[in-house]
Amino acid sequence: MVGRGERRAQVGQAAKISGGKPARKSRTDARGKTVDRGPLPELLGYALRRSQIAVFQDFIRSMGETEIRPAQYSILTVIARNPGLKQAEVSDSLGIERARLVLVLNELEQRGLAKRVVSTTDRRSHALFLTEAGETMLVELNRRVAEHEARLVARLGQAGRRQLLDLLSKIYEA
Amino acid sequence: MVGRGERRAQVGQAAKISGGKPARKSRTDARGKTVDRGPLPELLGYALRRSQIAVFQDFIRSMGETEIRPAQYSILTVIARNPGLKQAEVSDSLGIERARLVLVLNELEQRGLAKRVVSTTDRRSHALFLTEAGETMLVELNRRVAEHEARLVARLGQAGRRQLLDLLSKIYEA
DNA sequence: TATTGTTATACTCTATAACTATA
DNA sequence: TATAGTTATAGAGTATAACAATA
Repeated sequence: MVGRGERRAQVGQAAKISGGKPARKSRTDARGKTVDRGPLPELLGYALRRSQIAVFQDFIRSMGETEIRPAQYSILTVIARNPGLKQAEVSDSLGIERARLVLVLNELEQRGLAKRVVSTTDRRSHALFLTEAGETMLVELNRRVAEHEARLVARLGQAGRRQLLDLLSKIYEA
Repeated sequence: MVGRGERRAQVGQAAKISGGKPARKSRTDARGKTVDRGPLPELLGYALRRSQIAVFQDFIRSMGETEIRPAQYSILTVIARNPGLKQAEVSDSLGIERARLVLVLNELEQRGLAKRVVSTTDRRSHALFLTEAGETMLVELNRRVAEHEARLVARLGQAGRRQLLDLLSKIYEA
């Protein structure tokens, strides 16, 4: 989804530390042209960005007719796990801007998957819940997510997936 | 940049395979509210997205007054390494839509960092080059990128970085 | 006919600021 | 005064389609 060339050219200062086979520095495109990407494959930002795009594309494809995007799925999940959560708390825990969350919740509410209930204790805030349809949808989504994740495990191996999650948590957890 | 809470609540089916400490399932926000994120921290897509955002934020901050964004840096790098490259080849090797690349190149050209030269052999295509200013800029950018990368190594360790790059390459390389 | 670069459009997402209604 | 949700705006990036010039 991100490319398809193979071949390989230089290797560079790659496998300095551990024994893993390093990312390919060059890449051969559809026309057979080999392009030297220099230090890019050795930059975490580059590798993370390309990986994230590839994984999201598979995720979105996996959701199929449900038409649920990654952010929507994460929001449904957090509401399901914490019924009555406030919008600010969802924003905070998922790192989604509260202004952005408003729009996504509008969609989810219009689709009948989630609902906002004005809090009895603080009339400024909204308690969030899944509807019945939302709960049902989430079961189906989780089934699809599991398939999606299994496809990734096929590339990484179970141990590779565990390692990857642990390394990533060092980056994004506070 | 992405959050700051700590604490911890459940752990779940996390450390099944390898021995690494699993990502925290829950997260405590500024107000002290603990939110259960359920399976999200165990999903590669979620972890990749949050990591990518955190790393890009550091990258952008690292570039400072140069005002160079990640995609621009990758384009400058590829042109520097492959002078005379065509736009379609840059698109292909970096996974940037060719329509998008047109706009970014316009910017880089206006800033005097890159130039397009109509190919002598195929008058449809443009050969791309860095200007002198572009070469100079790239030296400075590489210095800043090195600092940025060093900050990440401080979190992951050299071995962790190498491992991470190798695992990611399995995802995004064809 | 196919390809290169270009223009245009729509949508998602990030980042802000400002407004309202509450507290 | 501060907070929760909302509205509005601007910019970046993805995804397409269509067009002109050239092959």
